[in-house]
Amino acid sequence: MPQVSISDAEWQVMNVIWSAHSLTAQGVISRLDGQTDWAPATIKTMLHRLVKKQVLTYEPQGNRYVYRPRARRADCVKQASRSFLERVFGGESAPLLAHFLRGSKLSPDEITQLRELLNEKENLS
Amino acid sequence: MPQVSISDAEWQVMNVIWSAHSLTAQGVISRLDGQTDWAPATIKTMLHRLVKKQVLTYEPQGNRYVYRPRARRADCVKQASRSFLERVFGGESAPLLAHFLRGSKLSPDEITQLRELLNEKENLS
DNA sequence: TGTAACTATTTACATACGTAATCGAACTGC
DNA sequence: GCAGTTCGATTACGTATGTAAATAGTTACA
Repeated sequence: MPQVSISDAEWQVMNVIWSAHSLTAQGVISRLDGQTDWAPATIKTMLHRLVKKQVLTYEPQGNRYVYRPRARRADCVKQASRSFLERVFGGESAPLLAHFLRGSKLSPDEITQLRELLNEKENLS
Repeated sequence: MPQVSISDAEWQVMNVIWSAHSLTAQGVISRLDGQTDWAPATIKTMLHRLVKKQVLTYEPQGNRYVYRPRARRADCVKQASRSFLERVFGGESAPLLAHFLRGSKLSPDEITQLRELLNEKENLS
């Protein structure tokens, strides 16, 4: 649903909110402390922009606001992924997969899982 | 080497130049015609910006300029991929791979290739 | 040889983004 | 009750980006 795109810095904010489900501005600020060196004001600006982009909602909770995701993470991931695939790999999945596979460190379990997915793909054709 | 980042629109320009090895402005414009509906002036602006970013060079060839990649495609792909992985998947390769695998259409050959890559990964651990 | 056509360079402008300070209202401790 | 702190809201500002027009230099044809 969200047709707007989430910027680089905004993703960092959204990532902490998605994993916490809901947070006050302070919550976001303290969780980002250490990961980034943004001033609190900077983070608040991004929260506002994310609300305007309808990626977040906020409700008053007592005397402050609680921010909550409005767009699902999976949807945003899907959109960003599609656009990345298109832009950098010309829409070709196989080279993208090969590229990331080569550059990845994978546990044996993960390898098994991926092999499993490949098998499913194969059986569908 | 290129520390600057290539924007969305600029990638489209670079993609045609990388695949042609070298092109005049006209060459780029005609190749993008159909793919985009940018005015020629728009494309020239992007060529200039890409030169300033040191992603392209240009040499006079007869009476016009020929643009040629200065940054290797593979390097730009690597950089963009790393930043995407970080931003959207928190640096975790496995979920990224799973995501794109699920959403991809792959030929039997491609599946074989990917399986091969998985095997190599496995043997390295 | 002048003018049309094309090329490259310069300039333009609105929106997005990164980064933040400031302002006004509310709360809190003295 | 007043001052300092804390919040959210408003404003700021430089660079990047998408999108392109204007201008200047050059070529080529009439």
